[in-house]
Amino acid sequence: MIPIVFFGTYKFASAILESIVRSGLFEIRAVITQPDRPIGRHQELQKSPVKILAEKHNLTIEQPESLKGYTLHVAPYTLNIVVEYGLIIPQGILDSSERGSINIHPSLLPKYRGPSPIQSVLINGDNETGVSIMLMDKKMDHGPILSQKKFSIDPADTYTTLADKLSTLSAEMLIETVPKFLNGEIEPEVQIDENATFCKILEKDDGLVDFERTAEEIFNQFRGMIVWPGIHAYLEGKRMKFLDIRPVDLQIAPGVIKIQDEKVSVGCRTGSIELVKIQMEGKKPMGAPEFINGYNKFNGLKFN
RNA sequence: CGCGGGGUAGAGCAACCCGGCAGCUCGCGAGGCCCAUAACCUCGAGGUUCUCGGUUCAAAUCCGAGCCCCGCAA
Repeated sequence: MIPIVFFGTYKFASAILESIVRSGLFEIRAVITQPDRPIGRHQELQKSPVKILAEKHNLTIEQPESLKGYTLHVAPYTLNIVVEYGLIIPQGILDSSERGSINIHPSLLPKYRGPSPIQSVLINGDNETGVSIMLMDKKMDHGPILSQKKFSIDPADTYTTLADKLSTLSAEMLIETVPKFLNGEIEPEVQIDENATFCKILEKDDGLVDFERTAEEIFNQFRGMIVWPGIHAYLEGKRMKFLDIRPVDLQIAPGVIKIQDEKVSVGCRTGSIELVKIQMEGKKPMGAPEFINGYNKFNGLKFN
């Protein structure tokens, strides 16, 4: 078994960790994940998905607030595996293993360097993406690539389904790539920096829908942001979350709600968005039929 | 005591400010119309108006306390 330390925090990372455990290839000396964070209305501490999984498998867990000046309490080991960890890892720790640190990045590097590659390809309406496994160096998502696979995106994919598929692919690649790398069978390939593109961390405000954009653009925004931050707009001064939408071929003035044929649609610059499931401020989620029953008076109103 | 919205029939809402038989859309049941229907018409069932207390001739509505749900913030 290959002794490793795993760095990861969120759901995508926990899916990879699950595969690592199941493969039986690795001896996981420690799992490094972000500290429990206060979440929600009552500020209750929430364990990261990786921590929950690590506890389930009785793995050693460390949760430093920052790795700056931090020392890993781990006997000599071979490799760091980093997936969606979310904190900066100092060079000293990257180099603390015998063979360095590898990172799984769910994009076709050097495209979509940065923290939101899965979301960003969807938001941009791309039809292919992929997974890259790379050696980490000083710069973010910059190191030489050990392995890369392309993956075509289904127009119906959302963050949920795409992340799921990419995590499966990532796990397969990892299990195949690591032994080859350790045996010296892989020649790391330097990234071509001039082809690099970057994606940013998504903020809450990125979820605001602009109906002056096309239905397709808004639908792509929805696909990428479905899990976080979600998309929303304001009606009569109240926030409305769009929990499920689909683009439809209907011409309505941008931002105007039209209730017709038991469907609720909102006009965009081109085409319209059908609201399949929504949630209004202070209310529970509701489907279009419930909305029509109770809020027929909103017919013809405009989002702003 | 962070800010705000809310709890009314199986669902979504109205009525609350300004107290007076609790209403609308959908669903459900029965009947009718129709070649036929998820369409249309008629009738009907279904409520402790979240809980407890107060004011009043009278409370969904006003006052007080509590419980629960949700949006924001962090």
